[in-house]
Amino acid sequence: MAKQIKIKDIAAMAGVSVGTVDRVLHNRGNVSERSLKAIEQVLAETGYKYNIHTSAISLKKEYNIAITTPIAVKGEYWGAVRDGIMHAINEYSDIKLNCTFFFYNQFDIYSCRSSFESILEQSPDAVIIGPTFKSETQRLCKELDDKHIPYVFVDAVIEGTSPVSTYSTDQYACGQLLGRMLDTFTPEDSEFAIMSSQRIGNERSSNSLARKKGFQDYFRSKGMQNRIHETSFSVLDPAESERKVLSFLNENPKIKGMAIMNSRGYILADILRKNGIKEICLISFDLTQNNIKGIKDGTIGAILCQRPELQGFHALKSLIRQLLYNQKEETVNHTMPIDIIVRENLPYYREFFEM
Amino acid sequence: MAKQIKIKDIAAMAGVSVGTVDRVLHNRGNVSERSLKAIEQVLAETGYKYNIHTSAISLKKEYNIAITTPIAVKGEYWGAVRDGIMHAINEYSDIKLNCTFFFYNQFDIYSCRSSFESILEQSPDAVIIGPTFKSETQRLCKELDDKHIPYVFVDAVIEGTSPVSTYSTDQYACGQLLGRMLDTFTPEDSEFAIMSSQRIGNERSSNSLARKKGFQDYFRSKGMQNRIHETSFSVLDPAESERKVLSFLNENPKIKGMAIMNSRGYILADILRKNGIKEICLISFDLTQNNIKGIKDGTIGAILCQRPELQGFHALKSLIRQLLYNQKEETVNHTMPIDIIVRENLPYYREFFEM
DNA sequence: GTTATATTTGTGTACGTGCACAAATATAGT
DNA sequence: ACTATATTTGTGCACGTACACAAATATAAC
Repeated sequence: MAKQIKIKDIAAMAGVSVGTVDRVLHNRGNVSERSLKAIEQVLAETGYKYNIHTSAISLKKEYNIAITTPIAVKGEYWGAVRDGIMHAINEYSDIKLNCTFFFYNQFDIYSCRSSFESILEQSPDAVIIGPTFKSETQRLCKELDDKHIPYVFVDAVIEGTSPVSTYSTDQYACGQLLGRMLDTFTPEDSEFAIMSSQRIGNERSSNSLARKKGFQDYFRSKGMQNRIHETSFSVLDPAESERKVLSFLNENPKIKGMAIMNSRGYILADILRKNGIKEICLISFDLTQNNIKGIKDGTIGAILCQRPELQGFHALKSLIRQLLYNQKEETVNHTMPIDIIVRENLPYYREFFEM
Repeated sequence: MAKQIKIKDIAAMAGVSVGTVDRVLHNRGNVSERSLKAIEQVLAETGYKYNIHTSAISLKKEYNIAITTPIAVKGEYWGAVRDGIMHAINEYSDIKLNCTFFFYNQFDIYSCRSSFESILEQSPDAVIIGPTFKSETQRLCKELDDKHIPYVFVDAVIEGTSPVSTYSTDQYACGQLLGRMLDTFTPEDSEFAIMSSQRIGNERSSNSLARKKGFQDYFRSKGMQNRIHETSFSVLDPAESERKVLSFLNENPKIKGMAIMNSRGYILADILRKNGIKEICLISFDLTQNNIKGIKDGTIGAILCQRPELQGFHALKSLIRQLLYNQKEETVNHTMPIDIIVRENLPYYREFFEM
């Protein structure tokens, strides 16, 4: 409740006019060395803070923001990220934001390339990236760096880039947590399965790999690495998958815990449900519509979530701060909480974020 | 990005001046029946939304807000609630808020009475209540209702009151979740203990009671109610408590799960640690400094949390909406998520709210 | 119908910042 | 020293809302 310092005050203290202070605050240039120094000094001393409210209403500029993520489907992971972004757009409805979504197929590198090309073509003021393909993303970021276009990451961080900030989860910790949970949820001497879902080709996301490593390391640290089995199933051929999974479980009857490193747990849940298998504890990722169903009827024991809405929300908020106020928050990695969701606390995990 | 409708537009459409529209929006009275109807009609049709930014800067009025909760200690539950409130105060630093905290001792009804009296005396514009004593709180609310002073609840809801909104957790669900967790975390045929912490007198918070009921119902629904034991220990006399707990465990050697319905789990954790008891899974509430220690060294198996910061944050935000924009959001009960925190996901549960 | 009073309505200024444009000053070229 | 040009600085209006105050209209009393 201390009295806020205004631009007018800064100007008076530095012995210049408000216009000059404004130029400094917005890096608009055309300021003499002497004025610059004086103003910066005063700014540092007083710890001036923008009045978001007034700057928002006075703002004439329209910002073009490009958002590129895997295709956002309602009720799925990237859909939730988009919801968070939309929520932020709504909250900042006074700022003229021109947001364009460039969705790509995360299993098709060409679609990713074409999205990225379109982005560079339109030359936006800032970009939100939900990355999948590493070198493609690095290439995009390099171009953005050259053009001095700021960008933020959601969901994952790509090395060798310089984003304004990133919003992601510690996937290795997710894997460890997953291991710990399966371990405690199952009887002693149980064995465990890592289920890999496959599509065409055998692309693996780096998120899945990090999770898997954490999972394996958990059991390794307990000297239980020999209790882990691994198999794969096809996302696109349910019948074939069912046969494969059942015969796998037949061959390994001691398996009581089942882990999958992505959000496809519901496919396994369908198989378990259909065949009345109840003694296996299945844990999946992401609070998607399909997985919620599994949680409700008990075919999925638990879900690990990483607050996709919050990620999207903060990503846009961070960009706005960057664009409007030049707040260079030296590339912080914001690591989101990992929520554990089971049947009993499911109803309360609605998009309760907004903070 | 649709063009926002302004007060000026409303005025033109209703055939009146902006001043009259302003009077309607702020319930300032002195408006003729005819104008009122016309304006309300237009408002309903257009779905006018305040521009928070501009209304904040133009606002001259200073709002006095009273906040009364049990004593807020840094690192404990009510400390976190206060942190959330402070966070909201900070976010709305442009609005002239005069917040006064009236802390009371939650184990002393007289201190509560005196706090409430002070509040009524200062006659604030709005109140945030973290309730403990039911009839005291009801009495306060009755007076506030008479004076048309809006109030919100955090942490718990008191029946027979009419708050603007409430931010709390479903304690019964917490208890059920606790039961489910202890059940799955322990070997078959385990028995369970409900540990009640006692102070002077035997006051029990309604939160604890609801949790306990949920806990018992979980086991009842599984036909396992006979596996629950119950005992109590003193918060104020650690040595005596230690003796009591140890002898209790001796008498009931099959106990492998231990539940406490409040945040005092760390006291039990100390006993377990000191005596090298490792086969018992202890679950407590609230992410307090003391409990965090137990989680880290494994003496506490898990903690259930109810986002106290978020509760405080939203409580104040809700009041601001009420005061500034008269948004009567018909007494919604906002039920917070119940977070499950174990060692692996602990590091990421920092006050990550801000949304 | 006239005056006094109460009620309703409209107008104008302030809030703090963004930005366009005009004014002032510095620099370079002759 | 005098233009011409480039650089730097200051001024003023706009943004949409809150609110004080003046103006207009309605109501009451005689």
